[in-house]
Amino acid sequence: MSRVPELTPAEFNVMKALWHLGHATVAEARAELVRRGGGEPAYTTVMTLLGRLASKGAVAVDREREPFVYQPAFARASILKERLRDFLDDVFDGEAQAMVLGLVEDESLTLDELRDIERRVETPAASTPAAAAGPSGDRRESRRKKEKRA
Amino acid sequence: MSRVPELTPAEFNVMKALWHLGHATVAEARAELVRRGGGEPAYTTVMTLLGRLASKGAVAVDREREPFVYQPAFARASILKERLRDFLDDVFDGEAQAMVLGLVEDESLTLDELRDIERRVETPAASTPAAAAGPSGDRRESRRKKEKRA
DNA sequence: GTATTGCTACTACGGGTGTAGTTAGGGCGT
DNA sequence: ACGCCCTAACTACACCCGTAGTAGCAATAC
Repeated sequence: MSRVPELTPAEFNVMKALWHLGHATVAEARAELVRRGGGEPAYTTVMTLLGRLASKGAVAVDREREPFVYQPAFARASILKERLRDFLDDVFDGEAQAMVLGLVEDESLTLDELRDIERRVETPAASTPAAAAGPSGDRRESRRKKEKRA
Repeated sequence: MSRVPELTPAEFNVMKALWHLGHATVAEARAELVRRGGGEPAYTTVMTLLGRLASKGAVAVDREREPFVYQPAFARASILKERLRDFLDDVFDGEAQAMVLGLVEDESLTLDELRDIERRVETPAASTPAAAAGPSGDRRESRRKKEKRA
């Protein structure tokens, strides 16, 4: 059991903050959310979300400490995997190749990075030497075609 | 302009049906939805959704013919690309490599398929000879780890 | 000790979304 | 001619979600 809970967008954002912090009080979580430029949610808003997350078992609450300390109950990776699966099935009908191809066409992923993944998969060795000697200097962050994306 | 409209899940399903059919009346769209095992939505439900899609410009309506004929106003590919971008940014923080790696770990994508993509990208040649001489016989459809997925 | 502040628990509420009922017109079967 | 069925337009509505206000308490500041 212990299937990962469904998270609404707002809840997911809170989870992101928690994953980043490891654990946090309401105030700390809120601060992190603000830092990430997600506006200025009211203190109680964050609490509501943490409460909802707690009741669906997505976070664990330490009520010993005051103020309560919240902590993710699921690893980031497992949640991401789940969402990835759902997305793949829902949007790309399970056709992973089509999806990856889309990434490349979109320039979200370069050929080099693709090769790098292969290497990493072939050799269960090191963790991630970052594409090794990639020719392009700029490290990640949306190069992509043109885009305006608010 | 002409940015692709935001689609709710229910609307997206209708779009899938339309993309599959090319164009359709309410009744035809509904039949296709039923075929895809999405339950038995009421005729008027489908009409409502098509209406909403029409008003947000996602589908074009031919009111000459009676019953009206609905047709997608955007290519499937462009909508999928958009969603892929959003998903990548939202869930994987723009880290395409991490996402693809997830696919491989999840066994949604094999190493061979990965290489196949490379080949296809390198040579802007043929369209898609289906992984060429892939060793594995089963063609697509969720092999993946275990899964129960309702 | 009285006001202030920090928290938690509970309540509230407006808009979005999925789903469908109701009303009304036009063609067709008999 | 009469009633039925298909379809279109409009209305209905309950539930979810984002967002936050209010009440109640306890520790603290003065």
